[in-house]
This record gives sequence, C-alpha cells and structure tokens, in this order.
Amino acid sequence: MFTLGVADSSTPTRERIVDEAMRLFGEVGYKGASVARIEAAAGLQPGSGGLYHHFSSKEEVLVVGIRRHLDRLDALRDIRRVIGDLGDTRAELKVTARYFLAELDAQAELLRILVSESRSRPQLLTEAVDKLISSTFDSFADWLVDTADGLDRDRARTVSALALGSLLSSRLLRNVLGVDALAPDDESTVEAWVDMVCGMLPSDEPRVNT
Amino acid sequence: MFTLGVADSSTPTRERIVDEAMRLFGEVGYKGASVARIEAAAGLQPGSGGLYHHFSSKEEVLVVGIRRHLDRLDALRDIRRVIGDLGDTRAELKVTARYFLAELDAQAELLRILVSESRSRPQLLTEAVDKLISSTFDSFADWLVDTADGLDRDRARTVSALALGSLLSSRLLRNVLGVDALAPDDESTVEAWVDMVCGMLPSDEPRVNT
Amino acid sequence: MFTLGVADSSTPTRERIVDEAMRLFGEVGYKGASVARIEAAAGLQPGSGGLYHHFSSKEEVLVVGIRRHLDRLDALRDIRRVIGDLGDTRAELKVTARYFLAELDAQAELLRILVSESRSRPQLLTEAVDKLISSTFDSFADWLVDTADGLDRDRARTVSALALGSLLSSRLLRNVLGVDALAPDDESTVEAWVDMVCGMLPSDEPRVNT
Amino acid sequence: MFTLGVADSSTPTRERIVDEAMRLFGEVGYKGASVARIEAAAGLQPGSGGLYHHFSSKEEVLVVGIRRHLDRLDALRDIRRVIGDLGDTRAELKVTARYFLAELDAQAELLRILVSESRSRPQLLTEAVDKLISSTFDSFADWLVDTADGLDRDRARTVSALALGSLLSSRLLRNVLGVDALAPDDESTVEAWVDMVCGMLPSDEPRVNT
DNA sequence: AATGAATGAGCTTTCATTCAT
DNA sequence: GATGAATGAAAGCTCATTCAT
Repeated sequence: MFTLGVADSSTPTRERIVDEAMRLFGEVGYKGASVARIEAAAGLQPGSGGLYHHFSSKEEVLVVGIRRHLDRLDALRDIRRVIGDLGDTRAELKVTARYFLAELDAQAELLRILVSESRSRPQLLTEAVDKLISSTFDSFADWLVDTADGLDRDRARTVSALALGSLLSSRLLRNVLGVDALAPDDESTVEAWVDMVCGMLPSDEPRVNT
Repeated sequence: MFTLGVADSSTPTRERIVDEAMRLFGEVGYKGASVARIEAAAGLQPGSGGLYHHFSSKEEVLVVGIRRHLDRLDALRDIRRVIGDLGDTRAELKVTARYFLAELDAQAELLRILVSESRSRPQLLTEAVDKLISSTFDSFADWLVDTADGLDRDRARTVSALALGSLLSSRLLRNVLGVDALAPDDESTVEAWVDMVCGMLPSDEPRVNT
Repeated sequence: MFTLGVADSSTPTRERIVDEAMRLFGEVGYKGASVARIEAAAGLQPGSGGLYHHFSSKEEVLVVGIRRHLDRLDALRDIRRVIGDLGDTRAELKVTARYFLAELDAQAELLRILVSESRSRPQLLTEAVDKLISSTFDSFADWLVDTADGLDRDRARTVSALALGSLLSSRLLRNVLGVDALAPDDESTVEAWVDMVCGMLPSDEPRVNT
Repeated sequence: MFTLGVADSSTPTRERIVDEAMRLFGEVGYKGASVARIEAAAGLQPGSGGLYHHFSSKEEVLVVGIRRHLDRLDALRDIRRVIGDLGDTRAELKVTARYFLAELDAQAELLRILVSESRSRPQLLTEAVDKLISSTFDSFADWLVDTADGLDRDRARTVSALALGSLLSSRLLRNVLGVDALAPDDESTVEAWVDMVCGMLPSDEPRVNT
C-alpha cells in the first residue's frame, strides 16, 4: 500500500513521529494532539499504537522533541561567538539583533510549545528556558560589560533583559499570540533597537539618533 | 454539611465558578481544568454538573471570565490619561512604566490564559489582545509623537513596540513562563527603561544616563 | 412577570402539566421530554422542580395522562351503542367507519405514546390497548354476529380484526409513522371499506367467494 | 478471559455490534439502548468505548443497521414477482398474503425501530418506509388493476391500502404493540383476507355491493 | 405554590496504552 | 515494524429528583 501521508517515508519512522508530533504540539497543543493524530501524520495507521514501538509514551515524544530542538541551540548559548569582533559597536549590535530574531523565528515551534505547556510540565522548561533565554541574556550582559566601559554587572543585566526582551516580545506576540504588525518591518526594528541599546551605553562617543 | 472548598461561600456560586475557573485555566490550561475540578474548587460536588446551572458550557465560563477581565481593562486603553501631564518627560515615563507593569501583574492570570489558548480559540483573542496590547501600544506611540518633536509616526510605533515590548517580555517571562530574576528588581528596571526611552527620543535637552 | 408560555394560565397548573407533557411525549417521546421542558411548556420555571408539587414523578404524569385519555374512551368500548340501529347495514357500517376513524384521529397523541413506549412500559399498555383496541374489536365482532346470519364467532373475530385493522393501519401510518397519501381521501376509503365488509358477510344476497 | 456475552464471538465484532444494537433498539428504543449496554451485548467491555473502533457514533450503528435490513427488502419492492402467475386469482392472493405476513414477521425488529424512532429521526424513515410500505402498496395496486377488469387506479389504491393495511395492522398490533390473539390463527386470517379482497374486485361473477 | 440551587447517576465520546498477530 | 482490536479512565454534559426558602 502507498503511504499517502504528508510525511516523507524515506526518513525513519522515529524521526517522522518526532517531527510531526512537534508540529502538532505547536499547532494544537500537547493535549490537542492525540497519539492517533500523530501516528496518522507520521504515516502510521491512526490508533494502531505504532508510536509505541518507538517511544514508551506520548510524553517521551515531547521530551525527545524538545531535547532535539535544544541541541540545535547550543551555539546560541554564547552569543558573543556570533557577535564576534567587528570593531564597530553598532555593527555588532545589528548582527546580534538579526541573529536573535532569526533564532526566535527558527524556534517558533519550540516557543509555542514551551509557552503552552509551561504550566503543566515545569520540569521540561528548566533546561529549555535556560538554553533559549537565560544564557542568552547572560551572554549579552557579558558582552555589554566588556564593550561599555564603566557599566556595572547589575546594570548590564538589566539592560540586557530590556534590550533582548524587546526583541523577544515582538516575536512572542507574532509567533505565539499571532498579533501582527505592531511594528513596521524587521529592518526598522533592528535599526531602532541598535539606537536604543547604544543610547543605554555610557559611551564616550557621540551618539546619533536617527 | 460544611463547605469544604477553598472558595468563599459567601460570594454567589456563579462568581465563585468564574473565579476558580479562571484561576485553574491559568494554572493548568483550559483543557487541563476539568469541569469536575472547577466545580470542586467552587465548592460544588465534583462531577455533579452543578456548573451547568450557571453556565451553558465550560467554554462559556471562559468567555465570561475573559470578558470580565477585559471590562476592567478599559481604562488602560488610553494610557495617556494615566500619564497625564506632569510637565516632566522622565517623570511621565516613570509613571507609564510602573503603571504598565502593575497592569500586567494584575492581569497575569488573563495573560497566561490568552497565551495558552491563543491557538485553539483565536476568536477569543481578538478583543482581548486589542484591549490589552494593541491599543496600549498605539496609545503610547501617540504620546511619543506628541512629546517628541520630529518623531514620525512609523518610528514612534517602532519605538513604542520596542519600549513597551521590553516591559511586556519581562512580565511574560516571569508570569507566564515562570522564568525569574533575569533583571534585579522592578525599580532598577524602570530606571533603565526610562533612560532607554529617553535615549530614543530626538530630544533637544541634554540627556543623562544614570 | 408575565407568563409567556403557550399554555393557558387560567387552567390549573396540574392540568397544564398533563396537557403539555402528553403533547411532548407524543412529539419527542417519553425520554425526549425532559421534566424541565415540560415545566417550561406548562408555564413553570424550567428546572425548578415545580412539577413535583403536583406529581410524585415524571412517570406519574404519563400514567395520569394516559388514564385521562382512556376515560374519554369508555364510550368507544361498546361500539354498538354508536352504530345504533339504522335498519340499514350499509348505513350502520358507514357510521362505524367514520366514528372509528374520528376516534383514532382524536386519540392520535395517545396512539403515538402507546406505540413509542409500548416496549419500555408494557404494564401501562394493558388497560389502554384493551380499551382502545381489543374491546372495540370484540364489540364489532359481536355486532357482526348479530347482523349477519350464520356467521360463527371465530369467523366474526377474524373479519372484525381485518376490517377494523385496515382502518387502524391507515391511521397508524398517517398519524404515527407520518406516511401520507396511501389512499386518496377518507370518504373513498369509507365507501370501499363498507363494500369490503359487506362482501365478507354471508349475506342473503348471493355472495360468491367463501 | 472468557467471552461472557450472549453474542457469538465467531462473527466479527462489527456484525455483532449491529445485530445486538438493532435487537436492543427494538426492545428498549434508541435512547434506551446505551452504548455501554450495546457493547456488553456485543461481548465488549461496557463503557470502554470499544464500539467506537467500529462506528463513529451510536447513530451510525442505527443507520447501518437499518440499511442492512433494507437491503434484504429489495425483493419485496415488486410484490408482483412474488405473486407470479398461477392462473388462479385466489391462489395468487393467498401467496401474496402469506408472503406479506412472513416479510412483516421477518422485519418485526425493523418495524419496531421505525415506529419508535419515526418522530425523532424522520429522515431515516423516508427510504425505509418507501421500501417497506409505499412501494408494496403501489405494487399491489398495480396487480389489482391488471387482474380485475374495470378497476380504476384510484379505487385500486384504496383497495390496496385497505387490504394490505389489514394485514399490516395485525402485525403492528402483535409485533409492535404486543397485542395478541385478536384473530385466531394465520391460516384463518389468510382465508378471510382472500375472501375479502375477492369481494372487492369487480369480478365477472355477479358481485353485489359496489 | 413556586423557585433557585444542588446532586448523583447516567449519558456519549475521547484517548493513552496494551497486546496478539 | 506495523496493525486491528480492546480497555480503563476520564472527559463534557444531561437529567430526574430533592430541598430550603
């Protein structure tokens, strides 16, 4: 019989299950995605329990799926590697903003799942949030301390939280809540954001508001 | 027989049902809060269907609960009334920040519900998000245009989204995702935020970063 | 407050309950007519249990309603009183047919209920069927024996069952199953029926088929 | 574990469900036959929802069951094929009567269900009644027109309705209402019925009543 | 007499999971 | 590895009935 599902039957079943499950978890929530529906999306017979040949429970699929997302996020943990050293603060900030937004977009599915399931599965969140959020905020705070003379650690953390938070919220609103068009386009947002962060640095250079 | 529920039995049952339901929806999500559990929390016999003497469906409880929250939010729609005219931009911003954070805290429950149920009940969100988010962002953008000479409307919307977004994300992280302590305390955050916003205004006055 | 229900509020509540209940039982069946719906139809607050001030249970309403219908049927028990003695067999049969059809129409509601609930409440049927059906059939058989010389009792019972049965089925089909227009109009049916019954009598006129 | 249900566990579950469901629908009505009870009768664990692996709803079981009954009735649609051509009117009528009674007995279960559910599910009845009743009546009327010279179509329909109706009502009373023994035995009934129908035909032999 | 509120039992349906094949 | 069938538990909801007011 032919596999009529959307899933590519060349990838191993286990992978297809995780992929489709995570997609469904993002779309309709963990509770809303029944095992039968996941099976159907993965090209298995719905309700046949085929999922249990690959995972011991529905929850395990979620855990494996989240872990897989997180593995791809390890690079983000040290945002400084991304920023690099361009010798120009504004250029470095621009790269940072674009990269952070791109990452949030790439992880939109994960974000949706984390947000939906945060309350019912708090233990799942610890590692995820740490990799996705906390460490990024810390890392950016470190960069701030190094870049801006005289910025103390606490102030840097506050600035980091406000700065990255403003980008995060734009993506949470758009990708999670579905609220659109609160700001014009990404490039304007990045420009304004760079201005904003520069304005918070106790810089010695003359600042320009555009 | 004694009423063993946590709810205050002096308030009418209908109110207790909405209160407890909204609390549970925020804690464990709409699907996670079974009618039986809501009834128990409201001091009714769980599973007896007592909820249906006051509401025609579980969904109606959610709708009524959300509407009740929204009714209290009407004042927030025009944030400018709150800002008032203190004659001092920094002071006005400080008030704005504190008020916005306080509102987000007061509506933490609503936020949690909106975020959890956004995908399964998009129609419910339209009004809510508009009152809670969009109109506030717009209103603040208006204030920016009026306050800062030479700030064009698009730029003002971008600044508004970034500025309020940074406050919003701090509350989403704390009240919805449960991520704590990314920034020290509220007062430092407000201070830094005021600096930040001032830094984005094409001001004529000399600005001071503290 | 005004009573908006269809029921005439001048008749005593108890009567209104029986009336509306029987109407609903006929329309949607015993199980389909909830106590709340009966109350609403009777001008009481639905779900308030007002019915129980007049009846000890929903079933009692049915019993009382059926009994009330049956009381009106006592006259039918001796169909011979209706037929009377017109001195003309054909005329007497015509009256019989018209009367029987009219009675079945008048008791359409009762018929519907009896048919719907016959299996779940067999004890209720005994008296009803006896009054409505059996005794009528017997009574007509008696008339046949008296009217037609040489008709033995068994044959008379068979003829009665066939003759009245054909009228009964036309009403069951129309009033209970809702099947319409299997025969043109009532008067043609009556005519044909009189012919039919006359043809079955061992009349003094030459009859052909035995 | 042993299968304790009454149903033969060698027939497929789906068949057993339909069989037992139709039996129960006939006995206690559609509403009276709970899914759990049907499951138990079909040898499944009551309340486990096993029925839903074979049907999407309780209603679907009814529809499938009725359709199955109807499929067996297609032959009856043209009663003339059954009557055939025996060259003898009385003989042909005898066959007709016996066949019609036998069919009504075979479909007693279906009759009970149709009668009980006629009001709540009128759409279900259309096809059923047409196959079981209307077409049979029409078909017999056709035969009457062909057999009896000078019988016009309207009169034939009336006679058909009266004649078959008298047989139908005997079975409705016995198989649906449970009223017994209004007529002695089937053979006497058939004899009398043949007499009756012959008496209504404008035969070439001298007939008296028109 | 009437009502608002409550309740226990039952309803149809969903679903995660198991297991023999 | 995959499937069809089965199951226990729980879901949202309905309803006949009771009772204090």
